[in-house]
Amino acid sequence: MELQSLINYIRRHVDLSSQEISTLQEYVNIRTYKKGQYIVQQGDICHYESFIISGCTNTYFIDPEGNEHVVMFAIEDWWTGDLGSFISRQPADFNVQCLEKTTVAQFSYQNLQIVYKELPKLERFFRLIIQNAFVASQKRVVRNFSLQAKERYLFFRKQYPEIEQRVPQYLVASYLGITKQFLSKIRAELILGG
Amino acid sequence: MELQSLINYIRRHVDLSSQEISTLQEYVNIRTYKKGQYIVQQGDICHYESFIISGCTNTYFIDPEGNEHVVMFAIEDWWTGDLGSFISRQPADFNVQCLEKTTVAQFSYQNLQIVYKELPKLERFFRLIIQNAFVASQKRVVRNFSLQAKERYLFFRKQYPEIEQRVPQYLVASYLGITKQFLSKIRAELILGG
DNA sequence: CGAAAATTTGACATGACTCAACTGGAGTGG
DNA sequence: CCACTCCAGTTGAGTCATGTCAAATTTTCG
Repeated sequence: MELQSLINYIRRHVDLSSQEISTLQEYVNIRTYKKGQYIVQQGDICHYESFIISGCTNTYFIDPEGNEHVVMFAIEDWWTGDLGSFISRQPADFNVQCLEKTTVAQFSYQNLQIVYKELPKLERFFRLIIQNAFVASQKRVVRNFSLQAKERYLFFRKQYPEIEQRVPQYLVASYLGITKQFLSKIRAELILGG
Repeated sequence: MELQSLINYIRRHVDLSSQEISTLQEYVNIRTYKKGQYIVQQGDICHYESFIISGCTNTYFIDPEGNEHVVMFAIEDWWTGDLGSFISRQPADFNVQCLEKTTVAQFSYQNLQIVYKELPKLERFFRLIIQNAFVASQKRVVRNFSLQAKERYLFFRKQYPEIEQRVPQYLVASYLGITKQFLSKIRAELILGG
């Protein structure tokens, strides 16, 4: 059923017996959000880490001047939420909004603590996941400094072709750290230049 | 002795019996680098995760155009190395160079795998550490997009006053993603403007 | 002290932003 | 089926933040 994609995903990182899977199931909830709904809102405490079974989300924040900045997108088989808020139990910096109807598998903070106790393997699993996320984030910092806007766009398009299809262009611009107008100009130039 | 700072650090995150500490000690090596020496070089495989007991390091990379970009600094009680290379056993993207004489406690890849087996608590410990590192990295992405160079510099100065004292200004500029000339102008303006 | 490294300063160039107007669908309702 | 609106995307003129290059100055350190 719906949890299958999460189970497959976990099994790519650690072994799980069917015994362990049924334990796990007790602590996960499936939930579906409509397009436009929020999984987390900036200022609230983020109560869940969410694994996307289907759909697409946009993580963004509003800075003190009122400008919106896209932090990341997430689609099937990605995790989403505000991890900083989730682990510290402090108000979230980010909004997580569904760009499509989105079904997720959620761990609440309490349940996740129980899962760590009962299934220590998952401690390892989450370490591996977060390790990868950290490395990816660090590489993004590096790209943002060493590449120009046009190159960042080309990288994004190549790395996440599916996401580019599914999210509006002005959000892609924000993710890249540029204005929607400038992205439009970059695209015009790319079409002309080949 | 020298390992004490690492032990204290770990104990801030998980409990360790003296039994466990002596197990741990078998798998850690202390090593001292001179100023200017490299702990990792771009293109090599990063064999160690290093905890800094004393000293200061600069993590940077050279992009295809030959420009250097500082990724991070690290001082006492921080971890350093190229985690992406360490976990994937692939060539490092980064150089880690000592800006001062630097003493570190190192885990080799093999030893760390053993430690995870023998002391599952450390699986948890490293998950917590990396979680924090990931959250910090994500926030840095956000700052880089929402703040101007001058504001990023002021944030850096406030957040890491000690690091600013210890590393040359041109490396700070690179860390902030600006040229050394422009940082110099920002500083001139700050001094005049109060 | 002298040489090399780090920092500052100035003139000019450019990548990216702002603002404002315009284009072109995708509904929506009369 | 047309007129209207709304939203995403495009385009252009002017501006600003930051970069480049080159030279002068200061600091560091053998």
